[in-house]
Amino acid sequence: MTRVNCTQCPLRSFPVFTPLTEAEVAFQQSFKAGELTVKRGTTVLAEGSSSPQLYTVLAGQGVRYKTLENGRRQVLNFVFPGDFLGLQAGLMGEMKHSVEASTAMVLCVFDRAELWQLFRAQPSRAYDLTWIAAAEEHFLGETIATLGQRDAIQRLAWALLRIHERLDAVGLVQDGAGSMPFRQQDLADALGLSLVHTNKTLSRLRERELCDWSDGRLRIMNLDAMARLGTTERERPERRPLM
Amino acid sequence: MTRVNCTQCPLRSFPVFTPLTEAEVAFQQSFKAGELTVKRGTTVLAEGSSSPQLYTVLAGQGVRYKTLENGRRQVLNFVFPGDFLGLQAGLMGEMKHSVEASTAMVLCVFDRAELWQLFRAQPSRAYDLTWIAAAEEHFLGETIATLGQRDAIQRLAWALLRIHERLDAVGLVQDGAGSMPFRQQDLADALGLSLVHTNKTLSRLRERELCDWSDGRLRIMNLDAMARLGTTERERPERRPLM
DNA sequence: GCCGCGCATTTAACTGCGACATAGGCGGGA
DNA sequence: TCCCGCCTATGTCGCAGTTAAATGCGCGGC
Repeated sequence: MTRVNCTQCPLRSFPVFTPLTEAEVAFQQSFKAGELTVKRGTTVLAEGSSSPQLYTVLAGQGVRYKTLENGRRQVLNFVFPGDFLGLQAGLMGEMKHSVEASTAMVLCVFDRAELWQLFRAQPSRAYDLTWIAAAEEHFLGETIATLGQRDAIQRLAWALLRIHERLDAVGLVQDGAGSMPFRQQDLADALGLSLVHTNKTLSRLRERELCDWSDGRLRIMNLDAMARLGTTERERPERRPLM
Repeated sequence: MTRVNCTQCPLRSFPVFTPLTEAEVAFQQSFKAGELTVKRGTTVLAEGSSSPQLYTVLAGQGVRYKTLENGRRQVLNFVFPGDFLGLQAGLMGEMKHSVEASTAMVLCVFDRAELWQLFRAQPSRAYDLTWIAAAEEHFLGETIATLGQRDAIQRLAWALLRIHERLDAVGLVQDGAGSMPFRQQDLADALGLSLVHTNKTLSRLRERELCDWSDGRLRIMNLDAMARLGTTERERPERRPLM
């Protein structure tokens, strides 16, 4: 299983981070952190809990989701190696969502108290964390735009592109294809579509030879056409600056 | 016009903040910040810009939105006094969305450099900012769940409840009603509905005597029934903690 | 080897919501 | 004052997407 290096814990797995000084490296090495392996299907973090632990994902994939009062499930995000989990429980009192492992996952676990200690020792880490939050917020904004304004085929193209991108980023793509960790139901719940319609739309994408994952490996066959379908941003947004 | 006190700038208008020490108060007073009033319809922050300024909303309301490649608009959030704008341009390189004033707005403007200076002087403010980001993320998650899993009448109930709540929080509600700053088009763009269908659904809410804003003042007439329609959270989320 | 379960697939009937059309109200500008 | 543009209101129709139900298929356990 491809995995992120654990010496990068707890925050070194993000590309934005500034290089560590010698003193910081020393601190890093004194940092108490354990490793945890969970099976597919395990609920890593439960909605409503106030778990005192934070996790960095070292390997495997999962989904972050909410369960609604009507029993329906909304997948908020897909979780990949390098992602950071559990912060909300410390800041907001309790978790507002759950995280479930879609494949076996390896997690780096550490105590929340350790994080505040890290911030005191390395104030620049607070900046990094803020960046992570901003990036997450940006992604959630894209999701909202996709759910609100786009039809089924565009939503799927967008989701598959993003998943492929992230698989590629952790080296899980070979010969243009990577093992697809999510079920059609996960995609349906993420995109606000029914399972049936998700399936039909995937078939359409396959017919049009845009992408394929019928063999369990996700492959983007026509990147341009997919990107045309799955892009949320305008190339040149209208600009009316503050006078 | 009801407004938040400007001495609370830039970050004092959030309830989570820890009390200020004497040194912090001194710093606060030396903080350079100007005040800006804009007319309804002004674009305060434009998508794609990298404005060096940050804003705290002192009075008025607005919408935060993205414009998509197909020309459609997705409202991400409604902006109220106390909200904080423009951080993304510093962290992500450029703004990923625009903010437009729905009513006249009063803003407290300061330079981004000042914010980093504030963080150095008062490290605990970094925690506050992280909390703000987490709260924002929580709200965006609720929005995603609403767009993905709920029908038109539930979406409208949810949005109206939230708007009423926030109007109330800044003292703009009297006798159970507050002036509604947004147009039906704004709600439609926020909820992923067409203008026409939004209008019809509002009529249904009015017929059922749940709420009303036909006279320009938003009033929730049957709070219980509205809350039943507009709640995204389960009372008791399923818990399967990590073994 | 058979059974059971999770997941993918497909067909058929029904419906919520969008597109289009039309009309009325209200306010601001010349 | 009259006009014109922006916003709200309501009806009809078609389609994208939902719900329901049944089949197939690979895989692990006994």
